[in-house]
Amino acid sequence: MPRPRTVPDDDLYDRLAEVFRVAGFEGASLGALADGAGLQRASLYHRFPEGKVQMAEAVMRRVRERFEQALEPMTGHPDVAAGVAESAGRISEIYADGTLPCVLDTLTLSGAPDGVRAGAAAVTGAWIDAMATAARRAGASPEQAQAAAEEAFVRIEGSLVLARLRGDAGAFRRTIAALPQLLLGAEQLPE
Amino acid sequence: MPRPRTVPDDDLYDRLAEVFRVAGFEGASLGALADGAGLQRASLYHRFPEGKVQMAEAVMRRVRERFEQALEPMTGHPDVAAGVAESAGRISEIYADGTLPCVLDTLTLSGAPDGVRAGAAAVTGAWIDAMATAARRAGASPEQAQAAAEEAFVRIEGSLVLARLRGDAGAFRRTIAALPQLLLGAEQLPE
DNA sequence: GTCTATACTCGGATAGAC
DNA sequence: GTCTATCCGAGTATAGAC
Repeated sequence: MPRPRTVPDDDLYDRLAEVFRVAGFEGASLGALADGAGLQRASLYHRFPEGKVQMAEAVMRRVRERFEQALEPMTGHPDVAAGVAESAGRISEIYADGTLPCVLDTLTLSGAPDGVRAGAAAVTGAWIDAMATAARRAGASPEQAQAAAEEAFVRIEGSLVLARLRGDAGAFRRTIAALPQLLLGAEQLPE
Repeated sequence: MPRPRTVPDDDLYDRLAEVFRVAGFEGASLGALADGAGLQRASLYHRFPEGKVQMAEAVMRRVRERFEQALEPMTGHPDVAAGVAESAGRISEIYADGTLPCVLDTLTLSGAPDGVRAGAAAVTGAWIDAMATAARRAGASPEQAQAAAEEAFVRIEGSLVLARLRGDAGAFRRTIAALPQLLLGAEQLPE
């Protein structure tokens, strides 16, 4: 029977994600990752024998999991509007109300291993698909729903960049607040 | 009389920007910067005695200059619509039609010196101001113009992230194509 | 499973020849 | 102004004790 880990896997992945998301792959040093995890560097290598690449891949899998949890109400809640509102709130939490950069953006810059890039692309696809599903449930055509979902993704990512550049998360908060209107009013958009 | 430089300053800054924008500040190694510039590392230190920080600051000043040139038609062209269309094309060129990340995004991650962050904030402000000016010239109220300009910025930055994640610049191209409608039709948007 | 100690590589920066 | 050669610290990774 294995000895209990002092830091559970999911917590560890979340802590590492905090470092990767603000620093990118190459910018995240082992020292910074160890500090963030609350472990020594050598202890990280025990958990991730393949080193930083494996850490980033684990982080990306955990990110996908967190998004799946955040997006579940959007596709599963019986009341679509309530589900979208609930998911919008959970997405806002992931980004600490707009004060943290998106790991999909920052962890895919130069130096990122292919596996991490592929993982980020998969999260992006799953996220957009979930938003498109919500738009469809609200009555949009497949094309309208896909367009609205992509626009929502674009606005969230863009407003996070603006928030960081300005040191003011207002743009992000407005985007989150507008999410229900954007997805649920999709059938009113021109194709 | 100083000996002519083999690489003119502006060209050098542009080449360094190519490296910084895909790698971020910490991710851009001196070796990569030297390769991109076509110089040895020591030669870079002759141009930039204060090292990488000074390089990034020079790059940011050059970026501002390039945006000012790109945005000039938007504020200065007698025909606003023609000016916005021309500027949209020049912006698209800066991003190589959506295939290159935004240096404002990537060069402001963790590790970026304060001077670089301030420079990026200044470029952001100037860019949004120019777009707001165009919207005002087309008849929008100050509030409508500001909102439309911020939305345009958000969509450009967000679509660049999506383009990179997908390996498909379609979203960016659509955003650029929609820029005139977004800015010139601003008076039709709700506040 | 985590730690201290250590080997080794790479990145940032400088000296001095041409 | 650019180059080769070099120093030094930081970063990645491993060995082995507890």
